[in-house]
Amino acid sequence: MEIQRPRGTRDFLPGEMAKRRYIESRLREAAKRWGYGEIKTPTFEHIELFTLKSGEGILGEIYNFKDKGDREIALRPELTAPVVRMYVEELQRSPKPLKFYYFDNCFRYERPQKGRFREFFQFGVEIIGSSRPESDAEVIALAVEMLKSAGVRGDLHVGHLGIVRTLLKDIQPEHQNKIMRLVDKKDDKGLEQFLDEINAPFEMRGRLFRLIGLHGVNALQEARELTGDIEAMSQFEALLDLLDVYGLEYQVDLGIARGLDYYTGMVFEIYCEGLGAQNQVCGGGSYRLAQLFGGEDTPSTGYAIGFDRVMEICQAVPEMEKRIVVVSFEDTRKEAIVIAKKLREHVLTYIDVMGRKFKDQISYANTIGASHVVIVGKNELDAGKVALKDMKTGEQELLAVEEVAERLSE
RNA sequence: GCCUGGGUGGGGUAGCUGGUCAUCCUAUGGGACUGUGGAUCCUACGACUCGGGUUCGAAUCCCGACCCGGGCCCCA
Repeated sequence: MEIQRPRGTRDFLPGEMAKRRYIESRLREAAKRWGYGEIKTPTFEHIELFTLKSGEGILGEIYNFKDKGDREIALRPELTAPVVRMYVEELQRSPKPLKFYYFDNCFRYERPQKGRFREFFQFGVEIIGSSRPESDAEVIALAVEMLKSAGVRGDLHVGHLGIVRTLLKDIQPEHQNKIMRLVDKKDDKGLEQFLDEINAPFEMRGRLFRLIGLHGVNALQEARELTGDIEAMSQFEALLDLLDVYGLEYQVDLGIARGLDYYTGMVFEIYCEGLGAQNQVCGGGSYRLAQLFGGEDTPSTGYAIGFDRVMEICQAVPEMEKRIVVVSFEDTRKEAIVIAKKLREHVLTYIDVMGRKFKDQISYANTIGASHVVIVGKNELDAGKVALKDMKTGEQELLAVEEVAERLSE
C-alpha cells in the first residue's frame, strides 16, 4: 500500500455512508421542522476569523497555509465563527430571529483518539438576534430532540456563565478567565492555589466553591441565596422554568465554562456513555461574537453536535433498500439492458457487467441480498414477458415488464 | 507535545524463547455446471507497515519513523 490517507482522516464505505446519511437526515428533519434553514459557509476562511475569537493559542490546532496571494488561510476548525461572520457580512438587516442549521466537516490538528479525528463533522444550530430565555430553551430542546431522533440518549447539563461571572466581577478579567478555566476542568486544587496567588477575598472564595458544587433539586434555591438578586440568576430561573415546560430532564451545573471566553450566558453540554474520554456529544450556549467581527452587538445562541460521536453510539439503523437483479443470457443481453433501464424508474436495479454466466448472475444476486431476480431469456421474450423470481421463496412467475415494475414498486 | 498498548494477504489469524517454499479460515476473480441462488471441489489472487542496526541468517531481537487503539494536554 503506497499512499495512505492522512492521519486522523477516514474513508467512508457504502455501508457506513448509508448509515451516516440516514442519521444525518434524521438530524436535518428535526432542525427543519423547528423552522431552521440550512446554510453553508466556505471550507476555508481568513485565519483571523478564528484567532480573533479564540486567541493565538489555537494556532497550534489549526490547519493553515498561505495561498498564492500570500493570504493566511485556515481550514475551519469549527462553524460558529463562520456563521457569525456570514451574518455580519450579509444579514445584519434581516428580520430577527435568524435560525440556521449546518452540517459540515471541520479540521483540527490534534492527536486522534476515540471519537476525535483531524477531519470531523459537526451538525450545528444557531439562533441569532434573541437574548431571551425562550431562545435558549428552544435551542436546548432542539439539541435534545435531534439526539433523540438519532437514537442517542445523553445527560444534559445546563449552566449560566453570568452567575459565576457576577460573583467574580471585582476580579481582573484575565484572572476571571483563568478561574473559569479551572472551574470547567473541575480542578479544585488548582483553583484554590490560583485564588491564593491572586489574594482573592475569602468570602468570595467560599461562595464560588459552593456555587460550582451545587447540584440536585435545591441547587437553584441555594444559588439564589449565594448570589442575591441578580439579573443572570433571574434569566437562569426563567430558562429552567421553560426547560420544564419542554419536559426536559437536566442537571444544573454552574461549573460548565466551555473553555472559551466568548460565551456570555447560558451554557450546556450533553454527555453520553460509550465514548471513552471524549464523551461530550453536544455543547453550546449563548454568546456575543458579532461585535468582535465588526458588526453590531448581537445576542446569539447555538450548539454543535459531534456527528462522528453520535455515529459511534447511535442505535438507529436504516433499513436496507429493496434491490433486484436483471439476469440474462448471451443472446438476450441487450434486451436485458433495455428492461433494466425501465425497471430503474421504479426500483433499485442491478445488471451484470462482468460477462458472467446465467447461473453466476443469480449467485451474485444472492450475494448482494437481492429480493428478486428478473430473468430475461429467449423463452420469456418470445412470449413478450420476463420471469420474476422471488429469492426468498424461490417461486417464479411469468409477467410483462410493466407488471414487474408495478409489483416491485410497492 | 507527552504517556501507554499494538501493527502478518481485503477481513480474521498461526508463527514472534531467531534457521525448510510464512499457517489456517474467510472474502474476491475464474472454472467444474452450455437456462436457475447460500453446498462441494479445483484454480487464481494476495501479507510480515517502512527505514536502519545486531547476526552467517530477522516476521521474530534492538533503535527510529509512520499508522492504529486507549489515556494526558486541549477540546472552539
